[in-house]
Amino acid sequence: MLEEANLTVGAVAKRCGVKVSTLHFYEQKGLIRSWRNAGNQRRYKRDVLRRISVIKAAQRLGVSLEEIATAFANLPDNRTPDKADWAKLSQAWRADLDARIAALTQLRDSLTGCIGCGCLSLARCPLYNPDDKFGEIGVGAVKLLG
Amino acid sequence: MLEEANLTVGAVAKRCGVKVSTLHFYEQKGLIRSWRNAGNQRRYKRDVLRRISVIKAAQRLGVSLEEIATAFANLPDNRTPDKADWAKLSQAWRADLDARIAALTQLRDSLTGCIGCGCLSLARCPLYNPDDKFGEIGVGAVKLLG
DNA sequence: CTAAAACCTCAGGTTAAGTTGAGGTAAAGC
DNA sequence: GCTTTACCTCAACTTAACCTGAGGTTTTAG
Repeated sequence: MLEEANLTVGAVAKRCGVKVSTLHFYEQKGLIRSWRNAGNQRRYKRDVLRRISVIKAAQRLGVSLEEIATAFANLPDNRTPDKADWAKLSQAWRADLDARIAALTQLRDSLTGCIGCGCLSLARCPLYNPDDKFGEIGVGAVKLLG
Repeated sequence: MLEEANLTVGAVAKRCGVKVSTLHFYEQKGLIRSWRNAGNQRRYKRDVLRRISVIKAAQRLGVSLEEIATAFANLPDNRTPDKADWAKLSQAWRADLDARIAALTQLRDSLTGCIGCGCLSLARCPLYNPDDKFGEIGVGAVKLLG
């Protein structure tokens, strides 16, 4: 607990497989935190590693950094987050992830049918859908933890 | 067939629910084509509507415009694409879409377990995974149509 | 025939999520 | 003690997928 209780940017970057500039960037966005040593260099608590892995996992789920920041805002400020804290976070994402998978599946199921068959007609086709009710549940547009 | 055989940008934009600037942009990217009337204004064949709806559908699947352009390159140049042409296209996307859904599902299934339980340890956890073999099948990074 | 609506081009702006580089300081290895 | 890494800040650049506005022309409606 003594020897690696605080990490340098370089160490964190290496262990997480991200660039130092990414850590600067995340810090600027309020996603991670650090303190400075005597020479003004960043030092991190080990729990930054978990934060970063959660960020990366969430990004793979299609969650934006802004939404991640919002979710992180519910983590305790004064103590290191524990299992229950993280569990709450992942449960919130899981629900929306379920919705996203459902939407993608539905889209997949109409894909070959609609594009392939020629049904893309103005009113009926779920893919064509010019008024774009579908757009709201699109892959890129999904709001998580909204 | 005479009265609406060629459409103006405004008409296409309205019918597809996109802005005129988007059509300019798509044309510039080679995704759609037009010819000009005497006064240098764009005119479109009706099959542009299908192209645009396919673009929008593909985008909802997470396909980038560049990949869509690549796929469109296989459409016939001299004639209006028919059902078989579109079917080929949608089949290619469907396969990758299946893969994407599978990846998302797998991620979902480890989400609550991994983030919540505290297992995010350096080597074992599929979410943590610092060397990021997972990254290659991530939501944003998925390569479609090779 | 005229005025409004629609179109044209081209340059520059926007957002997300970072990356790159310049110019300078701190820490570590030998 | 010196030299090589590692770090610092800040500004500017990058990519994707558009959007906005300026300045000017064409079409259309009355």
